[in-house]
Amino acid sequence: MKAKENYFDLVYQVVKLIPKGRVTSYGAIANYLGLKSGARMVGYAMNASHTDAEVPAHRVVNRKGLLTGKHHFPTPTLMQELLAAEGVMVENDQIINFEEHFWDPILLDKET
DNA sequence: AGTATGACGTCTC
DNA sequence: AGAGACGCCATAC
Repeated sequence: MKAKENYFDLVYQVVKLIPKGRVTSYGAIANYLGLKSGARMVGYAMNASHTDAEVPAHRVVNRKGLLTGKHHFPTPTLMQELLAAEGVMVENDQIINFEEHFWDPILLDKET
């Protein structure tokens, strides 16, 4: 176990900060961390986040609001179920009113 | 130790 | 405007 604060850990911290019923995109997190081209890392970090059950990876989608990573869940429908359970409607693997449910960690800096 | 790939996003042609 | 390639960090083989 490496307790180092790598890019992955940083992603975990941000994802854990996502309010319930809200969703964010990989790019938004990457941008918040300062890496605008590190979106891939964010997604991949989610894969490694499997070690952290407290990381709501289901609240993280791509910039289009598509549940690209749903296929990585125990069941491909689990991600949609979790979002729907929080009030986020998902249709055709795509979040409805994505921009409305969209949440950006940068907003934290702006408010604080 | 080096190569290949990955839950994305942006730039370039 | 549409399609293709690159980039980022880390893991896996």
